[in-house]
Amino acid sequence: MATRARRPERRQEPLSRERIVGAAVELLDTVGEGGLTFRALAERLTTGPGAIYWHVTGKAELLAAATEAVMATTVPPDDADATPQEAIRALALGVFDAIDAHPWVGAQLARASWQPPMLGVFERVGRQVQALGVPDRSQFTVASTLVNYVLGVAGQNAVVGETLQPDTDRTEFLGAVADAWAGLDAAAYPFTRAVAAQMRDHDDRAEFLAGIELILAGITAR
Amino acid sequence: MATRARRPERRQEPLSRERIVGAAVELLDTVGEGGLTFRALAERLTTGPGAIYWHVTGKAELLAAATEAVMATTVPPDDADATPQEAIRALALGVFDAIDAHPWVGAQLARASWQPPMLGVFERVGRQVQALGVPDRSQFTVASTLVNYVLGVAGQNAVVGETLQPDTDRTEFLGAVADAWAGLDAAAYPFTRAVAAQMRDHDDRAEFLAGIELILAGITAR
DNA sequence: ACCTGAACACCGTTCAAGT
DNA sequence: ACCTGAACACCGTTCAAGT
Repeated sequence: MATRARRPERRQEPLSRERIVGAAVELLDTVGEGGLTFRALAERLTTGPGAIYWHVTGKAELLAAATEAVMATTVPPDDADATPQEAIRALALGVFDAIDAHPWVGAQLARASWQPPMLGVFERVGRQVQALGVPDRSQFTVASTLVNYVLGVAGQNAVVGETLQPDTDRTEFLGAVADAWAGLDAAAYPFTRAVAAQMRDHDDRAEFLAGIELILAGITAR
Repeated sequence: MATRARRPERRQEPLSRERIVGAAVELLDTVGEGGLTFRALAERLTTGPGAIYWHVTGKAELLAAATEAVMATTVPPDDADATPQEAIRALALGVFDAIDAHPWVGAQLARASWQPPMLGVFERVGRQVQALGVPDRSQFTVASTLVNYVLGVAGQNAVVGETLQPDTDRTEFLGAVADAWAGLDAAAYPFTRAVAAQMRDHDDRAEFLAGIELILAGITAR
């Protein structure tokens, strides 16, 4: 039919920054950071690599935009009724959930810690540190410690995410780590061997939160 | 003279893993992680890129070996007379000094945290955590928190080191960060603006240690 | 056993040329 | 204004060929 030929199920939405970033997130989630390529991305968008550069300055901006998109939908805003401790916990867990769902976000946050998403986290953590009554002179140190801890976990998550096949089971992976640790030389690694068992059934998220709790305890103890 | 021609000031020491790793460290220190290239390395060793592969399996192993070399000479062994707290401080500062002198080490430690150098740090931290009397169930969490904090700082140091021109002055850089922060939107970033001044004359190493101290306080407070 | 260096299969990015 | 895709200047890695 002629009508059909004239309107062929929307051949191609026009390229836009939004569509590019969305496709980048999908690519990053499915094939990892190593799989995000201008050629692969162009193919997915049925265009040439050069077209992408009209909307985005380069790979760095693309990764930054993809990270911002994920962070905006995953990290919750402040709850006015929360205590400072609760607010810090909620914020940290929000970041954790983002990097847990998208390991490549962890690497990017660590890489661009002075850019909007992570700078915003620093700002929000800092305000709660103020609310906690930490003296002015120590506020920077305390906020930095919390953020550095979060960034450390973020980086580790990214490593695991990149190492892991996208389809590998998490408990299977933890089991493999536990086995490797249990097989270490007893004389050189007594501690690591001893905690290997705990590695097997351990909850990343709870473990992460326990670290936040430990730092919060240090703040109160000051 | 004939004697001179026969012994031309040692034309070329034979290639060896040791020489390769040494040249890699030099290259990493002078031109950064982006400058470590098999071609550049081969040129420095006056050979072809293929020759390096006879002694080293690939770039990953090369970076690991370079990191191990630096860590071995910079991180001090345990002092039997030290208290657990002192031992943790000394160890953490040892890692800090390594990444401070060689920012690329920070990135590599974060990337290969389960390999010898960082696994050894985890083991040693863990033993001190045991000595501190932390109950079995919490030892893994506490050691992980300390190590994750160290890795977070390591990653940040690597970012700064990569961003910084090798000849830029550190105080100059800190001043630039402070200026940038002071120029942020007052409504959106009150905290960051407030601490910008502290950024200007701040001691990375002391700041890092203060974070360790904060976590140690949290352990004692438990 | 060890080294050489051309070649392969990729990258990110640019840019003349098109619409 | 926006898109195309060939081309450029790189990578890490391999491998036949040499010594």
